[in-house]
Amino acid sequence: MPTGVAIRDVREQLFDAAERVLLRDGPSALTSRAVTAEAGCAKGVLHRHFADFDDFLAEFVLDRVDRLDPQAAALRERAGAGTVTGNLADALTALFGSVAVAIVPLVTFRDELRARLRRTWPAGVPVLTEACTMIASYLEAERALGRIKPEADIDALAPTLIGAAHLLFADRDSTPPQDGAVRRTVDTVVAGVVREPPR
Amino acid sequence: MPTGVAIRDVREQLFDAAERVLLRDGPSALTSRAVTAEAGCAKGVLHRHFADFDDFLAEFVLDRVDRLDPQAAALRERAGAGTVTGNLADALTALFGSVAVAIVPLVTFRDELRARLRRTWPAGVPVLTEACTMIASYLEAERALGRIKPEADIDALAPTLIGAAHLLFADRDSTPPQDGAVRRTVDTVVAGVVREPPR
DNA sequence: AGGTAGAGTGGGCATGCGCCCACTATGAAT
DNA sequence: ATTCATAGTGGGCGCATGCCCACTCTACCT
Repeated sequence: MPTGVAIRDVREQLFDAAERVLLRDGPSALTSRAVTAEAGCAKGVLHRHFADFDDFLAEFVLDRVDRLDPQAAALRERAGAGTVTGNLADALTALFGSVAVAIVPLVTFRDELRARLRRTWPAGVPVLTEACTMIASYLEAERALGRIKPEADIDALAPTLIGAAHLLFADRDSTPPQDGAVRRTVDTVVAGVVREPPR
Repeated sequence: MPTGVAIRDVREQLFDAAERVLLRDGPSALTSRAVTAEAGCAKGVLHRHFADFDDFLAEFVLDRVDRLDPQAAALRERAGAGTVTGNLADALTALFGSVAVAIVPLVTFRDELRARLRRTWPAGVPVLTEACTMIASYLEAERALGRIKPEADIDALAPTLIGAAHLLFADRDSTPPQDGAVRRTVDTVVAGVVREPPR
């Protein structure tokens, strides 16, 4: 019998496999069979560790969202260190390759998954804006430093950025890839909230 | 035999049924069976008028996008009439209940549909930003009137708004509904590009 | 050494999907 | 009145998915 720790390892491996499938093949390819095949195990494993597939997805989303907190803390620290406002756009741009962005269309489509996530977040809003907490936290720190207009609605700005990121993600297989699109989108929104325009 | 016009009527009825299903039950419920059931006809009808279901969806999207053009023209006309800038946010807010917004997650998930739409729009970008043309057209008119900062990146702003709208649409079944969220989102972005803040 | 509990395996089921196709109904042409 | 092209019908197929479950394997305990 493997150690009790191994159980958590299996879950982590399944989460990692799900992330690979999601980023490589898109949200429509994220099936239970695809995940177990990617993890290199039998399909029954998933059902042993999770009540059902939507339960697995819900925990997968929660796990990934938890990982965002340290990133948000790091961003807050950078802001506290007195980084210039120009880096606001840099930091936000870096987030757009995040799994949190790829999760959005997944939650959009799977009604049962969305319903279960709502039990965790009854408010409803963060269910589809997993990265909002991180971004909002960072923006608050920036505003505390006086770099962002006091009247800027951060709670509205964060989902705006995530939504835009989702749209760009959905168009990921376009030819040619939209290299500067992410940067331009961020710059456009950021330019509206910074106190002194970077240019 | 019905007249030749009736054929177009059937297509329109199927499109309308698809729109109802999409807005009522969400993108995951938009199946060929659901569409024909909503239209009150047999499932085989769809296959007679369209090569396959993805072909139907592609034409459905194109049909809905075509309908956006008159709306864009109306917006342009309003801008030409010298409507004040404050109405920019009003006009954009009104768009967020549009079918174009509901189409976004549909195209995100259905890979084959996205591939076929790309044949129509090889540039790739407008495939997932059906309402972008309308919004961008309107924004251009506003800029021509000097109401928008000359340096504002309209091509980046339009998808930002659509993406945010999509996010809010995906959270449509949240309790309680986010009444002011759309308005706040629009205001936040608009505040960044208008020359004189409305307040 | 034998027994046992728990992790892992994979065949197979029900379900829902898009699609095919034999069939019927309808209305125009002769 | 008969013929016939065409729209419409719906049973059923193949396929993929999530899930169930009998089975095997392996590590630990007595």
